[in-house]
Amino acid sequence: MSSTKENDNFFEKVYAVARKIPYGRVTSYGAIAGYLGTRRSARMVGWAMNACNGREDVPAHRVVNRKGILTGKFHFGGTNLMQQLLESEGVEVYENQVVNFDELFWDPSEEPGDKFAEDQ
DNA sequence: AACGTGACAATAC
DNA sequence: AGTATTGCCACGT
Repeated sequence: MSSTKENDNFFEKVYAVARKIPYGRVTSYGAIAGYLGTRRSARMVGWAMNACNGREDVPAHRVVNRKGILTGKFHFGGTNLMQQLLESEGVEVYENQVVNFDELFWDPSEEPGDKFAEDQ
């Protein structure tokens, strides 16, 4: 106990967003960072993911870098587990890179709640 | 307490 | 255009 961390604000936010990533969809670190107000600190998002290594609640495999590359696939056990998970969700992955990343890209700002407008 | 690290991204040249 | 460097901020040692 000691310490007043209660919750890792920053990390919790990252987890919260990552948890909101829809099935079959992917997002980038910068998108999450930007949503948190720290676009330049995309590294921290990845760092937060590092701590998420053990939290099944955080689909880190749906988080890729700006190029749609599975940068942290090595952190999933060093295997293609991350790619397998994405493919299992219908996400095409080729050479550790997400295909149609532009279409599969999901922005936290688009977080549904009352809108279906996709082509707006 | 300080230094180094880190799953990125943007800017500069 | 691609390549190189800096910025960022918190965690780990």
